[in-house]
Amino acid sequence: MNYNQLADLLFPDITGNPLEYEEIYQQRKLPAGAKVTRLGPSPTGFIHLGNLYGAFVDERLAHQSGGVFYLRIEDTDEKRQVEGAVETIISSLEFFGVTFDEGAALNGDKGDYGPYYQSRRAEIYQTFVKQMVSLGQAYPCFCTEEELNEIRAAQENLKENPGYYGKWAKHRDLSLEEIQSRIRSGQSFVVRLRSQGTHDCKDEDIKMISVEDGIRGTLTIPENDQDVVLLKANGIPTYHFAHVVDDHLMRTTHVVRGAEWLPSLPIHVELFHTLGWPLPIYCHTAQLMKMEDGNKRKLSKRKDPELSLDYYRSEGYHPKAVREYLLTILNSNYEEWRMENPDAPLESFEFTVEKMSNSGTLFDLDKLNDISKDVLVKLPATELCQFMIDWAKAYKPDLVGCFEGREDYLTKILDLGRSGDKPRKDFIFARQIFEFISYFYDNYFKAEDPYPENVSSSDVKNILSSYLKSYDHEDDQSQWFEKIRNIASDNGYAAKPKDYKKNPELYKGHVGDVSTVIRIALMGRAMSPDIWEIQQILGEEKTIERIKKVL
RNA sequence: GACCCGUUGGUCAAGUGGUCAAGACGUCGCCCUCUCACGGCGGAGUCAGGGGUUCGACUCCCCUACGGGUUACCA
Repeated sequence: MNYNQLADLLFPDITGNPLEYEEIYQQRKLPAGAKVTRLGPSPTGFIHLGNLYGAFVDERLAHQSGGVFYLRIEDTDEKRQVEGAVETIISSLEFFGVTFDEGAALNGDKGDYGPYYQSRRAEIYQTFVKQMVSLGQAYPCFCTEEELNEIRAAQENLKENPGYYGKWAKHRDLSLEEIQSRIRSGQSFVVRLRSQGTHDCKDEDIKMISVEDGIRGTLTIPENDQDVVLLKANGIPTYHFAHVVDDHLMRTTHVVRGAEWLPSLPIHVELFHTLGWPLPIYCHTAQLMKMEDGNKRKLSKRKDPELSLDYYRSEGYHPKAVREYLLTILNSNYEEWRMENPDAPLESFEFTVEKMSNSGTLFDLDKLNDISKDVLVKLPATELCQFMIDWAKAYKPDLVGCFEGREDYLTKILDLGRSGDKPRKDFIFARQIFEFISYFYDNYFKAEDPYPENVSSSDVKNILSSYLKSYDHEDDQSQWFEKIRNIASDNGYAAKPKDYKKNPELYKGHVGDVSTVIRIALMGRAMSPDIWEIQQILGEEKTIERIKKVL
């Protein structure tokens, strides 16, 4: 067999020399230890927390080492393309603080290692495939889907491993003449790797290979023996081939990807070996899991819309909170570090792959919420105010009118009770925050809670009218509360809860009930931050107006 | 089915032969307190099972169980 002839027959239009690409895509000039990572999403238009989780690893590794993080769009599966997906990916990741130095971008590709869309790299892949064919490392396969199905069925019958390999690889040794005639008759073909792996042997004779995984340590896995498809019939490569060619030419040093790729690692190792290229360092991350019917399950695009990044964005989770949460589950020593360095920027934490867990992590909303509270309490109120406005513009336009032009008001509301040694931690995400403060806005103010059962409706009136009578907006907090105590005792309620606890039979209730009545009149709810402070923000006019309305 | 990865409380986890097995979230109780938060204190709760190796195993080896993943001209 003359392989050069075969190569020209299969790729008459490809005239380039693979070595030229080595020239074009030079080794990167980076400081020692700098890592080059990449995110390679397929543009299916959906990106979830799990993707962010992985992207964050890439981003940290590259940026904390002075390296490069780039975006490569893996659009080799034309069936799954979705319009606008790339924009969604870029903007969602950017929102959550993951930014690229290079690669696909909203205003065109950026960088010297492109193109960064795999669909635009067909000629590159074909050049390398042609070389492999000319060296006898790859060959055309004309099998139809039916033939492939037959092979599989036969393998199942014989209980042999499924796949295209060894004696099952029907077209592995087709003659040049046969190939010529098939091509002449217009048959389409794929190009397969001629695997050098051993097969048709006893289990104990299977060769094992060792790969150092950044996260998992030494992996010992059986070598590949599958004649995998390199180039599909449409001339576009499979993931396997595109990954190897791209990550080599783009000079990726660390391939971070989910553990679902572990089983195909032997394929990639053989390809790198066949092409004579050094292996990047693989980092197979554990996946984010979800609990379903009592079992853990990998996050799925289809099944878990509530885990899409857009969901968190629309709920109004602050990007810092999400990043903080992801880092705590990504690196086991992060939480400890954070406790020691409460105010340090997250970037100053030294992220390491060694500290990554390698078993699947369950997404924990409680934990996210808790972290979010701590993150938001540290955010200056003006910043939080702007965040609320931005969120409203995107997801709750009817609120924009309440917020914009009244930033001072909103800022005061958001800052309520947040100063001092023990600041309140009421805020989790924008939607919840607004719910929490909605009574400050007349349009959203409503009576939600009933008055306490131990307070009669005539007492409610009495309490509120004495409150109104004694009300002085200039009172300071203690003067104000002194009056509440007086109203309590005047109406038969204990001025101090302890008195009531000692002799409950002497009173109808205690001062807490009185303030609850006022709280409900003013806020519509039995639970809220400090009444006096709220009144100061609300203003004298509105305070009096709301009390009057109830009377 | 085969192959691969994994298994410490409800969740995230520290731990690399000798610990009363950290810590965080959640949960429960108490304290603080005009409600709610915040904060403080305390409780319950874990090494999947079985064999080895060892003076001694959460830690090392083997088996089993369970969970996850892969098995495409998807990525």
